Formats: sequence, C-alpha cells, structure tokens
Amino acid sequence: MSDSNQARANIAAVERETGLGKDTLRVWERRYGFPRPERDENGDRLYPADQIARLRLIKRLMDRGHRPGRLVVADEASLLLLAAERGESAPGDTPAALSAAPARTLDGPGGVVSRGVGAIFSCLRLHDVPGLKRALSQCLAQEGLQTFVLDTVPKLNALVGEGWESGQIEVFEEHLYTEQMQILLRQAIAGLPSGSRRPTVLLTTVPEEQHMLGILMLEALLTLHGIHCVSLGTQTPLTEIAAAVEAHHADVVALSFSAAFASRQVLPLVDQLRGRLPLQVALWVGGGGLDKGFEKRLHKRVEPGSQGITVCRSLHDALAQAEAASVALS
Amino acid sequence: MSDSNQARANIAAVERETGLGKDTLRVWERRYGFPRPERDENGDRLYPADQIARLRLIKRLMDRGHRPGRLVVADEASLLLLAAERGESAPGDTPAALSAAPARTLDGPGGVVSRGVGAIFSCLRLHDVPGLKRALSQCLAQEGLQTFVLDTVPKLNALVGEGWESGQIEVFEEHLYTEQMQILLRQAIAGLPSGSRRPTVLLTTVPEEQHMLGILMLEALLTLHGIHCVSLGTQTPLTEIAAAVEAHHADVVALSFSAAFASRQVLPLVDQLRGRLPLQVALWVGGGGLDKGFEKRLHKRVEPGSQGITVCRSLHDALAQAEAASVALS
DNA sequence: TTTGTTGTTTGTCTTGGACAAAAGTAATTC
DNA sequence: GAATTACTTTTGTCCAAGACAAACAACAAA
Repeated sequence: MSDSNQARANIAAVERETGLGKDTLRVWERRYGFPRPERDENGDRLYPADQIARLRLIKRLMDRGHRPGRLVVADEASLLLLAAERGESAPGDTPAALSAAPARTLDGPGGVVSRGVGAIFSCLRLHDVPGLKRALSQCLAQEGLQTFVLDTVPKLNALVGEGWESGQIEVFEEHLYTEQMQILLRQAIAGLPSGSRRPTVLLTTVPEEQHMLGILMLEALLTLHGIHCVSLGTQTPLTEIAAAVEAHHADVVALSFSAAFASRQVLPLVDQLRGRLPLQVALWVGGGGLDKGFEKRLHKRVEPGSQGITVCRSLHDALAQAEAASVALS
Repeated sequence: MSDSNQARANIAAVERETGLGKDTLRVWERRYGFPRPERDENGDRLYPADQIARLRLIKRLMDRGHRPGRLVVADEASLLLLAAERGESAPGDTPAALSAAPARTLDGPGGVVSRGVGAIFSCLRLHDVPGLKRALSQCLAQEGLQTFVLDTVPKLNALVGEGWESGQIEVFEEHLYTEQMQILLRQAIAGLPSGSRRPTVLLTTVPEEQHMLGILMLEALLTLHGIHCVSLGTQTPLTEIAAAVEAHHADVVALSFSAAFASRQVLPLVDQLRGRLPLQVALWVGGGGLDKGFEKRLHKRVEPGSQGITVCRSLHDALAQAEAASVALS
C-alpha cells in the first residue's frame, strides 16, 4: 500500500487539496501526532496520498461541526462511520429526498424522464451535462423563479453539500453543479427588467470566500422584486467594498458566507467592514458559514460600530429586510 | 497624518488587502526594513493605513515585472513615477487607446453616445452599470462573437489591467468589469448550440486562481467552433481535475493563469497535474500568468511526464490546437 | 544570437514557543 | 427544564530567526 513510488505532496499542495492551512497542519502534527508526513532531503514535509485522503475526510467532518481533536485521534473505522451519518441539522427538512429519488430514472443515454430534484441529482452523479441543464431549466420553468430560488435551490445546495460531506459527491461534481446553477441563475436575472427601487444593494463576498451562489440567489430574488442590485462578484477586499459603496451610492452591503468558510473569521471581518462603512449604510450577512452562536457573540460586542449588522438566516429574511428598507426609503 | 486613531490592520488583513503572503511580509520587514508595523500589546504586527497603501502599490508594480528588492527601498517619488509609466509590454499594440477615448463622450445621465472600447471604458470609470451593459452588448453585436473574443476582450482586459496597475482603476471597478463581461460571455455561450465535436475540452483553473475570464473566453470561442466544452469554474484541486477528466472522458484540460497569479508556482503546478493525467490527455496552459521564460524552463525539465504540455500564448493558439486535435481525432 | 557559468535575489519552509478567542463543562439561578 | 455565569480545555494564528532552492541578472565563451 505505502509504496515508495506513491505520489507525495508538499505542504503547499496539501493546503490546496484539503483547505487546511499550513500552520494548522504543522500544529496538528505536533499536538496529535497526525498527520505524520515523510521528509525530503531538505527536511520539508512530504505527505503520502493516504494521509491526504484522511485529512480531506477530517475537513469534511469538521465542516459538519465535529471537533478536530477528536477526529485526528480517531481510528479509521469510526471516521468512516461518522462520514456515513447523515446531517441532522435541519429537522423537518427534506432529509430523505435523495434516497427517495434514486438514480434509476434514466431513459437511455442523456434522456432523463423524471423531474425535479431527484432528476437533477442523478444527472449530476452521472455527469450528464445536457441532462442536468435540461432538468434545471425545467425545474425553474415549472416553479417560477421565486419558488425556485427560495425553496428548490437551497434544497439542492443542501443535498449537494451533504453528498459532498458524506463522500457521495466528488468536489468536481459539486463544481459542475455550481457552474450550471450559476449559468441558469444569471440567465434568469438577465431576463428580468433590471431593478430600480431603492435600496441599492451591493452584493459581494470577502476575500477567501469564493462561493458565488449565495449572492447570485439573492440578486435574482431582489431583482425579481424590482430592487436595484449591483454585484461585484466574489472576493472583494474590504476597503474596496467601502469604495464601491460610495461610488454606487449603495444603501446596503450584502455579504454571503458559505459553510466552507472558516467561521471564526466571520465576526472580525464583518466588524472591520462595519467600521469602514458610513453609518447609514446597512450591512447584511448570511449563509451557512454563520454558526449558531453568531448573533449572541455579535450582540456581546460593545465596540462602537458593531451595531447595524443584520443577520439573515434565510433568503426570506433578506427579502423582508429589503422590503422594509424600501418602505423606509420611499 | 500618522494619527494614533488611524485604522491599523493585523497581518491577516494586510494579506487579504494586498495579496502579499504573511511570510513575505515578515521577511521583507527583516531584510529591507519595510514595512515597519507597530505592535499591539501581544507583540502582533499592526500595519498603519499608509504602509498598506504603499504595499499595494508595490504589489501592482511587481505584477508589472519590477523587482521587490528595488521597490521597497525606493522613495515615494520614484515609486509614483514608475506607477505613472505605461506598460510597454506589447509593442505595436494599442498603447494609447485609453487616452484617445476620453470620458467626455457622455450624453446625459446613462446615455452614452460613442461606441467601442472607449465608451466601455468611460462607463466603467463613471460607474454607469446600465451604460456599461449597453456598450458591451453593442460592441459584441457589431463585431460578432469571434472578433469580440479574439480582439476586443483581450484589448479591454489589457486596458483594465493597465488602468489598475497605474492606479487609474480601482479594484472594485475591475470587479465590476469582470462581472459584466462574465454575464455577457455566458449569455453569448448560452445562445450558441452546444458543441459536439471532439476533442472534449475540460476548462478550469487551479486553486488560488480565481479569474474566470480566461476560460470563459476560450469556452465561447471553442463552442462557436462546435467543440465540446465542459467548464468546472475556477479553483479545482488537481486531484479533482484528474477525476473530472475520467468522468467526462475529456481529451484536453485547459488551464488559465492570470497575471495576478504567482508565476513561480505555475510550473510545479502544471507538472504535478501532468503527472496525474493519463498520457493521451492533452494539457493546455495559457494566460498572462506565464512569464516569458516559461517555455524555456518547461523544456529544460527532464522529469518524466513533463512532455505533453502545450503553451497557448493567445486564444488563436488555443483555437489552432483545438482544430488540429479535432482533425487528429476524427 | 545563443548557450553556459557565476553570484544575487527572493519566496517558502523549518522549529518551538506563546496567547486569545471559541467551545465545552459545571455550577447556579429563574 | 431552560437560561446565566464562571471555569477549563481546545484550537487556530502569530512570532522569531534560520535555511535553502529556484528564479533571475550579469557576464563569459562559442
């Protein structure tokens, strides 16, 4: 198994592949004895492929809420057991939607018959790009944009996220899903009359946060309701967000944090941005990257400027905020 | 000027804002005496705003090809002098296109009269989003997709890039441009019949490379010529690229590197990916992130698997490669 | 002009220590 | 039982100073 001609990666490559920082990798090695990479002739770490795979699994479980200290000392069996568990985070949601819609709904190559979430999911797992496109479009057309964005897309995101956590879905499949959903949402937005109502909402993400779907969903929803949106895409430096607010006379900055984002960094980042924005500009934050205690910690802050941060736990929240702001501004 | 209540940022924030790594910031301080941040009560670095601004300027000049050792010890005046210089990288190109198309082509709010590159550029600088949309669409409609992608978009990219390097264009304006161009290109691609000819080209970027425009331009061009493309979006881990190749039976992987990408990392990355791909799968690399000596260094490599890497210096190259591959596969 | 050799520049990796914020645990009160 | 408070452990990030190899510049030779 552990052949010497096995592919081995340096610490930078492991950071790329797993998303765990170099400092973290080193401190785990010191504290827990794992990972235990080999060394090259210069003393630099060389991680074997199996240790990288384990690190990736650990990262998956961490994003689901498990603690690293337990995971790294756990044996392989209990790790796989945890991975097989389903996320029970949202009770009453659609926990069995996946198993209820098995992949045998195919009708010849590329010809999917069944509809809805299940069909989308099977196309994704079969790498059937045309079928995926078709299933997504059908779904959108059938439900209408509002229902699609408010209900179906979050459901799909959760499904794909869970599939990824449990190892059923590969990262590249998730990329494919994201790309196709992006195409669809952008097309839908382009087909709408551009919003003209205040507030003007500036949409973006902070550096390190590369996931676009959150702000794209919000943009679709707000544009549908006639609200004026300006999207800067992902990863805008904080100072630039502040500059853009001034340039576009924005009333609101909306930030999205995905579950993959390091949740401990969210509050300082948001705090810092709040300090750079004028007081009358609202700051909305949302997405799965906000842990449960976020509001509590937010309210514990006594520093000036920590007020005026609105947490949107769902797109419904954000829409309600927008409507309220629209009334207040008119 | 250097008030004590000035905003000061920690090293992580400076990394976010400037794109310079923590290690680099620390080693510059040790070697060159700049930056020279203050310290908080715990000994952690606190960078004043003016030093951050200088670091950002230095990063700009580095991306243009200047060497850090000279820049950090240079005085403010010579730095600004360098910044004001225009990039002379592409001789015979369109060096004065910007100044030849001043911003006074407006006709009332939002109503741009003049056409082409100049109009696009002025809308961008005036933050006129509807005008920008219109100008871009007009340009595309007038020139046709092929000419637009092959000539105008690279020209615009260069212009925006130069504007950013010289400080005329803010980062958030560049984000806005990228976002709008992305919308336009995606729309154009969606309007085409999806490609069916081999080779099947898998488009993506490596982790750390967030710029989408390169692969989007290539996707538009190839799809226009009937070539079958699969895009995974940006930042796909190398192992996942390899997995996606297998899943989609791709014949080619196309990677794009922007000028902002650390050019020293390109070769090892590409080498590593080459090693993970089957021999019959081609690997194309392109974009401004490849420095001049890239081919030379590539050919100097004697390691197994370093063969079979094709450098595309322009989209014309890539298109020619695709046509050649198409002939070979039919 | 190209090719090889030398010295300098530069980013990244190393170790081992330190600390603050977050999360878990226990005791207390409503 | 649910919510506060106080205490303890966990955990990621930062620091210092040293080292080294790849990239680069400059010069020599074919």
